Amino acid sequence: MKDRGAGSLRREDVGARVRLAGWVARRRDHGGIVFVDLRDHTGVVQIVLDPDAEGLSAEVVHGLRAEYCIAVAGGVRARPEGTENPDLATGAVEVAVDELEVLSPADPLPFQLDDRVEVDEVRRLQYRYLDLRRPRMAENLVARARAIRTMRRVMDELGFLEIETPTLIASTPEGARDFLVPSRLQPGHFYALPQSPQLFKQLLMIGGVERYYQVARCWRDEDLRADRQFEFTQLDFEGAFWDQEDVLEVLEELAVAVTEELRGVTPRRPFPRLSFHEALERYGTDKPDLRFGMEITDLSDVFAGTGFRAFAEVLAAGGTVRGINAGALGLARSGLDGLVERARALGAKGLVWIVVEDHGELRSPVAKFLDDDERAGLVARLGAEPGDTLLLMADERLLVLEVLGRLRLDLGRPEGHDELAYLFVVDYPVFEPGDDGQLVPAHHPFTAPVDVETMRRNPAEALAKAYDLVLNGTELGSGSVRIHDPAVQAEVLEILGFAPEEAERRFGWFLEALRYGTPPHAGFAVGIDRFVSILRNEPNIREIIPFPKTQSGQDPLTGSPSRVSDAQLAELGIALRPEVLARWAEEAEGSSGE
RNA sequence: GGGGGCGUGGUGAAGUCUGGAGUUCACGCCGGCCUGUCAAGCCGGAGGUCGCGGGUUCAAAUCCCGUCGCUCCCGCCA
Repeated sequence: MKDRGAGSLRREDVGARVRLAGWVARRRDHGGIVFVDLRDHTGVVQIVLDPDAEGLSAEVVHGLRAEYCIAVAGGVRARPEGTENPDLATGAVEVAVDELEVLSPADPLPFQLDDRVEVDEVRRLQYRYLDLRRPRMAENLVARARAIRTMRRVMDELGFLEIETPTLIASTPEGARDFLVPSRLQPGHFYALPQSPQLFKQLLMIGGVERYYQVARCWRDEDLRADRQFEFTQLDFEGAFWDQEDVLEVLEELAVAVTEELRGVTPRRPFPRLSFHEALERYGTDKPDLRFGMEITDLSDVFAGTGFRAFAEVLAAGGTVRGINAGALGLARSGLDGLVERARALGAKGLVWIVVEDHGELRSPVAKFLDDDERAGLVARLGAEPGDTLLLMADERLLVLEVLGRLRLDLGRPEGHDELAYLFVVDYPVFEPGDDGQLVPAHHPFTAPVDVETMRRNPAEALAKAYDLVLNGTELGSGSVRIHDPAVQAEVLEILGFAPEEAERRFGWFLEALRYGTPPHAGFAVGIDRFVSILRNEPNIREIIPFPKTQSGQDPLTGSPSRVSDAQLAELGIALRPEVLARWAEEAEGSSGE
């Protein structure tokens, strides 16, 4: 039906006879002559239709409409002098059509297929198959495929074996909420969709694979965000006889290769590294955006003897005073007070703003409480220049860091992702503070601690052999060195709070597997959707996923999730709970009433 | 579960704060004219339950209450 791609035609093709097929991207009907931009997956070329020409029907030619699917044949010719289009790769030529067949007409479209206007996303998802014809989505699909192809090439060159692991697995209560799949053959029993192939890739290490990778679909039934979908894709890999450095080495190679492929630039190696502790101290987060400074500065000593009661009380109680120099914000009073509101919404009791005036005076609601040493100290420590806005907060250390870290992002984060700042965050703690102040595990229970004894005796200080890859303030993925010693694994499970019987019941099979000569191993998983979305400068991962869900977890195109028949439920041994049926009845009532 | 933003012909926006006739702009659609355009041009036309429900008012796109949908964020995501 076609022998060339529309976007492939060049000056060298002049004189050739070609058969093309694609879609009517645009038509310019002059009455006596009709130009059509014919689009296929290779690009666009202008075709010229003369309604009076032999072999063409004037009715058909004038009847062409946007997105008609057509096939044409004709001669490639150079465009007349002065009518070349330098904005088009094929702009030097055009195709003089002498055969035209409408393969499939198109109704008027629900929205226009160019990137000029931002169409409502529900509409786009409802007609995703049309949305995919738009340049933005078409290019994103290509970019995603190229990224994955590049990853496969790198992994293959490094000697990794691509292996698939099951997607119907046993549910485990830790971590994210599982998606459950009812079993028909074992009524009342359920599979879970994997949140990651974690235990299976460790079993592959025990199985002697040594180097495994997989482009793995993962599922997590948690609330959706710009960078989170129910199902997402990871480049998952694991290596035997490995430690952390081997993993980071592979990650750098992968990240550089994919960046070169999609961006045409080569990131500098080695990637910078920050310990978890340092990242938190300087940026208030474990995934700092290093494209800008605005670091958090400790000012506790500056205010050690302060007469400003709000600060003095916090310091006396063992808290801290820290600040950021947000630079020349130029905010009016209402904007500055808005920052205080924002800080309160993030959990702060208060926030102090200070604007440095032209001659160095400090304008602030609390200026009158600060003595000369304190003024000079904070100006010097924050490197404040006239025009700068300084934001200070006093409270318990972690809260101060988190709130200032959020404000730092609000005020300093660049809009797009033109610049790329890769970062490894290493030396994660084993535990993190939970809701009620007690320690909860920060990682899955197969993560190797740096030292089991410290983990037992001083859990708050214990470090794990865990690490993250961060790009522009987004966590691209995380990994760890795994426990390969069954005795250590049993001990870690115990310290993490699993009673021996429970550990045996849940992980006994895995503990046994570790006993048959398990190589030391380590691995990682890269979130492909997030990675590509950043490289493509997209604001969310839905732009990288051909058929994503809305934030409420629905697909406006196919209508999923949907109800199923009683027969289907019966076969699975499932009955819906009364409150669900009551709710349905209520909805039916509401929709049928006038 | 909570907080913010958005919802106006097919599409995108303005109008909403400060109530006064469905008003405006661009694109698209339909018809006509037009042989060198490329976001073709010119002329004409059609197209609306201002998300939905209730309230206030002489009068509601506009104010109030509720609700639905989308989105961003918090919680959640070991």
